[in-house]
Amino acid sequence: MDLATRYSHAEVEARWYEHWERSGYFRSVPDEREPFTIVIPPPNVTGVLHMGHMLNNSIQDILIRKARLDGKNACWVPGTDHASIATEAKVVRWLRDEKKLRKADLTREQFLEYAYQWKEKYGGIILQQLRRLGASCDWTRTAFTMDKGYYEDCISVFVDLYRKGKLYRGLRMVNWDPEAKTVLSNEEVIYQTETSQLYHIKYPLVDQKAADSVTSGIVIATQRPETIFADVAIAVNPKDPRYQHLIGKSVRIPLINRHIPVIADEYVDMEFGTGALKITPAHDPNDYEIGQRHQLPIIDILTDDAKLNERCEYPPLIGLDRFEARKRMRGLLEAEGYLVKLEDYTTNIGRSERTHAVVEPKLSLQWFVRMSELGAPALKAVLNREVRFYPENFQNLYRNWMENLRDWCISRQLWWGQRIPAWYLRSEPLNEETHIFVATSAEEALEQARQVTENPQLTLDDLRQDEDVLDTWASSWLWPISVFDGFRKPNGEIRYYYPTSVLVTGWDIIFFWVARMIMAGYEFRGQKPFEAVYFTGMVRDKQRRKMSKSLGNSPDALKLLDDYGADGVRYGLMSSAAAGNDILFDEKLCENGRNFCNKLWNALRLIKSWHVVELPEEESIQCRNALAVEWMRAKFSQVLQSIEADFANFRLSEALLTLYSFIWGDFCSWYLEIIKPGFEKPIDRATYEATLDLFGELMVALHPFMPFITEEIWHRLRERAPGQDCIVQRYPKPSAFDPILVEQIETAKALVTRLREVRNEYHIKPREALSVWVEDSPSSRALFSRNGLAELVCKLAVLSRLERCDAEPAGTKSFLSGTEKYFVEIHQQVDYEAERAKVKQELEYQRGFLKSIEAKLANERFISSAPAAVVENERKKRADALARIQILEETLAKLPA
RNA sequence: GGGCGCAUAGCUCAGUCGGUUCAGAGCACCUGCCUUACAAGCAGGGGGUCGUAGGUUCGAAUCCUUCUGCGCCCA
Repeated sequence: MDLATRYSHAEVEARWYEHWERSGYFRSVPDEREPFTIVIPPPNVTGVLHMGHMLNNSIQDILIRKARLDGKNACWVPGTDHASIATEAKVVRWLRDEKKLRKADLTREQFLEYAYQWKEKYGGIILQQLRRLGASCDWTRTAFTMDKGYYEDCISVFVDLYRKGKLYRGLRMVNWDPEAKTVLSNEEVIYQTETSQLYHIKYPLVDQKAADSVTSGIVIATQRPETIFADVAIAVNPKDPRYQHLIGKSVRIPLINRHIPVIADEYVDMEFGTGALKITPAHDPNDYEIGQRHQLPIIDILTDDAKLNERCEYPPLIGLDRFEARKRMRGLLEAEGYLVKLEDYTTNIGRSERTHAVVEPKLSLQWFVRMSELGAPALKAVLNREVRFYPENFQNLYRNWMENLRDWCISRQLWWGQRIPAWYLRSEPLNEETHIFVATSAEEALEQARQVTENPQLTLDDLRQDEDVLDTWASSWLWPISVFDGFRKPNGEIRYYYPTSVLVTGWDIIFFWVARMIMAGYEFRGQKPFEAVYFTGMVRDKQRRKMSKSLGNSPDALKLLDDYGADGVRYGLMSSAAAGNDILFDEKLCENGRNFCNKLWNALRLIKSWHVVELPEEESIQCRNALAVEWMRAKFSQVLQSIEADFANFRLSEALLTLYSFIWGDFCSWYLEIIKPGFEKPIDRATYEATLDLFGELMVALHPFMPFITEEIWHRLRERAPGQDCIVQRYPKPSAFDPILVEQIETAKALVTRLREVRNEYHIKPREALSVWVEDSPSSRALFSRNGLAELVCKLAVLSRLERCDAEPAGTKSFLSGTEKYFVEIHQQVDYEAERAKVKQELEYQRGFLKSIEAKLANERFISSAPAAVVENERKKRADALARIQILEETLAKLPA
C-alpha cells in the first residue's frame, strides 16, 4: 500500500459520512435495546453554522456515538426552530430587497406564504452544515417548530393552560420593541451601560405670578425630556425636608402648561438627581406602580414605532421619533428658560436582543403564563437532582431565577409563528374585549360564544381571532415531547424515548429554554424531559469577547472544517472545553487536532510497511515484543477504566486527552518503537496481528471524538466485511490487568529517558551503542527478571549490553534511576567537578525529602488518623529514599576529587 | 443593591475524595537531530511560594473566613 506522508481529510470525510448515512446507522426505531436519546437544541431556521453550534453539536455527537458503540439504541433528533422574531425580520428584509414589497402592504396570509417560500429556499442550511461536522443525527426525524403537528401541539397546550387557569390575558407594563413592533419577554432585553444626559428641568408652581414663574418651582432630573408631556405628577419623598411645603400643590408642565400635582411617595430616592421625580405611568414601570398607588391617569404619548402622538399636546413635536424629539427638547426648554442644568450620566439601557432597538416600556394587553405553579416542580426536580446539571453549580443560577419567577409574556405582535387561539366578539372594541373564547378551532370558539352570549345566531363572521402569535420559546419548550409526537400519541414511541438521556446546550439559555422545558415536562407529561443537562461554555475569542457575527470575530466555521478537517476541529474544540467553562478559541487547537490525525496516519503507514513472517529471527525479539503487547493491553485497560469514569461524569475533554496521550505517547512513541523491526527486517505474525487488533480497538475508542479518520484507519488496517464499520463496533471494555507490569514498564521508561539524557549530555550519537551495567540488588533482580524487559531497554536506549555487576566497572559513569544504580560506559572526558556538584545537590534534596517523611511518620496522630494505605505508602517512600541516599553517598565517595 | 463564579508555568487551562516524588498538560521557550512512519516530526531541558492574610486538620492548590483583582447574571 502506498500512502502519502500526510493525511488528507477532505475526500475521506465526505465519503464516510455518505456511507454511514446510506447504511442507516443514524436511524433509530424503538426496539428491545436500552435507548439513548438526545434532542438537538434546534438552531434557528435562519442560522448558519458558527463556533457555538460546532462545540455544542460535537459534544452531542460524541455522546451519541459512544452510546451507539456501547450497544445502546442511539437516537439523535435534529431540527430547527422557526425563531419568530428573527425569521420575520429576515423575511421582511428579503421582501423589501428582493420582491420590492412592504409587510404593511401584505395580508397576513400573503406574508405567511412568502415566509414559507423563504424558509424552503434559505432555511435549514445549518442542518446540511452539521453533516460536515459529522453529526450522526437521525435525519428522517428532522423536526421543525412550525410543522403541522408541532403547530397543533402548541395550540392545544395553549388551550389546556387556559382551561387550567394557568394562562391569562392582562394589561401589563411590557417591553416594547418599536422597531419590530412587538412585545419582548424580559429575557429578550439586553441591558448595557450607555452614556446619556440627565436633564434638570424646572416645573413652575401654578400659583406663582407669571413674572417669576420661571425662577420658582420644582426641578426634576430626567434622561427622557420628551416624555414630560406624559407626566401626571411630580413625586417627592415624604421625609424630604426640601419639598415639604410643596406637597399637595400643583406645577405646570413646561411648554404645554398642563397642571399636575406634587405628591409624596416613599419610592422616591432623595439622593438621586434633585430628589423630585416626574411620574410618567405610560412610559416607565416604576412610575406605573406609583401611578396605580395614587390613582393617577395614564397618558401614552408614543405610537407603536415610538413617535410622539397627538396626545403629547405639543404640535411641533408630533410625529417625530422619540430621539429626534429629545434632541429638540433641549433647545425648546433652553429657549423658555426651563432647562436648569445638563449633566453627563451613565445608565443601563435595555435593548432588544434581536433588533437592538432601545426598548420602550409600554402598557399593553398581552397573554401571560402564570409561573408559580409551573415553576414549583421544575425547581424541585433540579434541587433534588432528579434532573442533574453538569457542571452542578448551574443549580445556583437556576434556583436564583426559579425562586423569583415572574409571569411569562407569551404573545408577540408578529405573523410568523403559532397564532394565538383566542377569539373575541367583533361587536366589542379592540383591546377592550370582555369575552374571550379560547379553543383549538374557530368553530369550537363559535360554539362557546353562542353559549356564553346565549345567541345561537352568531356566525364565524361575528368573531375576530387574536392577531398575535406565540413567543418562540412557547413552542420550543415542548420540543422534547412534541418531536416524539407525545401530545397526539401519548402512548406511542415517546414512551420508549422519553425522558431523553441528556440535553446539551449553552448556559445562556438556561432560563429561556432549559427551565421552561423542565416545566413543560412535568406539566404535560408528569415527567422530567431529560436525565441530565450538559451546559457548554461560550466560545470566546482571545480577547474574551463572545464570538458573534456582528463583532466579526468568529472564524468561518466552514473554512475551519476545510482547513483542519472535522476531526481536527472537533479535537480542537473538545480539548479545551471542560463543561460549563467558556473557551477561548484559538485556531492553534485545531492545528493540534490536525497534527494528531497526521500522527495516526503515519502510525498506520509504518505498520502497513512491515513484512510479516511467522516467527521472529531471535527469541529475544519474541519475548521483548510479547512483553510490549502484554504491557499495551494492561495499560489500555487502565486507560479505558478512566475513560468510562470520565464519560459517566461528562468529562469529555479529560477522556479525549487521556486517549490522546495514550495513543501518541504510549502507543506511538513507546510501543511502536519497541516492536518496530530493524531496517528491512520483518516482523513476526503474532506481534503484527496483535498490533492490528490493538490499533483497531484504539480507533473504536477514539471514534466518538474523531469519527472520520478512525473509520478510515479501521478499514485500512484489515479487510472488513460489509457492515463491519468502526461506527457500529462495540466499545472496548477494560479487563483485569497486572498493575505491577505497568509500573515496571514505567520504571524501564524512566531508565531509557535517563540514558537518553546521558547521551545528550555527552554528545553521544543516537545510533552509537552503549554498554550499561546495573548494580546487583534484590530490587534490580526483581525488575530485570521480567521476561523481555532488559531487551526492551536495550532496543529503546540503543545498548549493546545490559548486565549485572557487583562493583563499578572501569571507565564508566554512574547514575541513579528509580532506586537502582547504573553504570554507563563513557569514553568522553567526565567533568568530575560538575558531577560532584550534581550528586551533592541530589543528595541534599533526597535528605530533605527523607526528613519530611520521617517527621510525618514520627507523628503519632498521623499514624493513628491517616488511612493504612497512606501510612504504608509513606513507609515505602522512606525506604526508597534511604536506598537512594545510600547509593548517592557511595557514588560521591568514589568520585575522583 | 441582590446573587453566582474565577485567580495554578510567559499564554490557555486541567487538577475527581484533603493524602504517591503532586504541583500537571498543550502552546510558547532553550539544546540537539532532515534517525529508515510522521519536521504537521523525534530526543532531551528550563520554568510556578497554586492571588493575599488568617483558620480547620496529623496533612491544604483542594475545606472555612478576610482582603485584593477580575468576570458574569439579576434588579
